[in-house]
Amino acid sequence: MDFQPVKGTRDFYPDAVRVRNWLFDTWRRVAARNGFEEYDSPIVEYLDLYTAKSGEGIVSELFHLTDRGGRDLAIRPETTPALARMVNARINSLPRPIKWFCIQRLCRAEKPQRGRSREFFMWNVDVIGADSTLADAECVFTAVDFLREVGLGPDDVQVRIGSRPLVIARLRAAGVAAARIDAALLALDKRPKVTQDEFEKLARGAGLTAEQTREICGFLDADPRAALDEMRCDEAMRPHVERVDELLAALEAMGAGDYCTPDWHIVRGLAYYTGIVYEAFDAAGSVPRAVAGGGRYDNLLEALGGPKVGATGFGMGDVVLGILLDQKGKIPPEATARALEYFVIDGDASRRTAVLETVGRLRRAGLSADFSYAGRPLGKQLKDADRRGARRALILFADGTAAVKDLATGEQHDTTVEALLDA
RNA sequence: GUGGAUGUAGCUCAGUUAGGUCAGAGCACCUGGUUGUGGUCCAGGGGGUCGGGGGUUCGAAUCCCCUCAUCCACCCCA
Repeated sequence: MDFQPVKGTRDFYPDAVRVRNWLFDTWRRVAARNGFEEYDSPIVEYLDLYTAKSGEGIVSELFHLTDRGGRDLAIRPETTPALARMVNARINSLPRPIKWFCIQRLCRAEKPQRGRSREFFMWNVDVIGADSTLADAECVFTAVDFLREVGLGPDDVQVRIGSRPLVIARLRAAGVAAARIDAALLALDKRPKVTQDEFEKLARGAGLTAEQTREICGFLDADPRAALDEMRCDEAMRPHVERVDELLAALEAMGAGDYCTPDWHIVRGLAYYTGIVYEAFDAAGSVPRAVAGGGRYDNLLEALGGPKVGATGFGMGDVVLGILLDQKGKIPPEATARALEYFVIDGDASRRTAVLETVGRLRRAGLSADFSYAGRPLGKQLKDADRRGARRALILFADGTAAVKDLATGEQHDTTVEALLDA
């Protein structure tokens, strides 16, 4: 029998777990300093939670199962519906704004490829109970704060900010019927990825006339900030323009302006987004997928049986991010280094018991310590120490003295176990 | 779900074109180079039914068919 990992899943050997832990630690640290608290939800939910509002895209990729009571369940493919469920359950007792984050393992049954696996981790950061654009700004800032933390600058990654209501208003102004808006948005999303001919075909397929397509292209291809200025004069557009203005101004004030740029192509695939939306991309374009994405979803809590409460947030997956970090060489050496403090060695077979005693004392004092099981020559034990990734070797000599050797520099000096414990 | 490419040791690959010492290399791993010092070096060793199954042939990693898996693109999405 030859067993393989299930399609689209990954094994994490210790070196990969070290990198993953570094990533999670960084996510947690950044979320915490931005004022978000960690929560978590179950790995399975009732299927209905997702079929209700997430949209066809998610539902078609669900891993679903039936429990022994005949209930339809799904392995969570995203976090947001469960977050909405949890918040709805306590909406009257939670102080607002609710600023929560989580790091979750998610599953989607899509075809695995570069940047996409069937099991992955996502960092989710949300603000619930605030209609202010400052909530969106905080989410974008948190994403940018993380990118900067790991050494990705504005030349590496750009957050492209769009506005669904703004684009919808623009489409309506061009005479696009309400029923065709969703299809038109999908076509717009493809605009940067296809040729003019292909785009025109997509637009035709979405039910736009040649005239409407020309008008939309004029809008999309113009400088986004200039388009913003132009629309500011239009009474119907103004509220949406002002939200974008406020967001960009807030990000500028917080010092994240250089990471952000308006881009009306960004409309997002999930059905529940209602307002400002954004995606973070590799600026060089060598990673073709969004590193992170999010936006405002003001109707989701209500749609899941709660009150009408404004909400906004983003998700960042580990797969695309991992490719980008790897490509840019941004995974620091300390993320891959092992952290064994002492490797205790006997300089003579008579000290074997002393090695055990010393290892025990170090460990009980909270210091990491390891040793060789087999009695071996000193040189071999040092080799073991090196291969176990120890920072220092502690050598116990036959005459009762001890020395600590820094394995990186080779420096060695006499010491006692007591001195190490006091240090 | 659709199309394309690829599957030889843990990893990176050679060998497949014209079937016959073709089961190999480097790295990794283990052991030794012995009794007070590692990361170098030297020697030795373990490990692959050549993705799996069937077929053609005296003979198949090599040719044919099927299948599985992986990767890439589409779709959708983080």
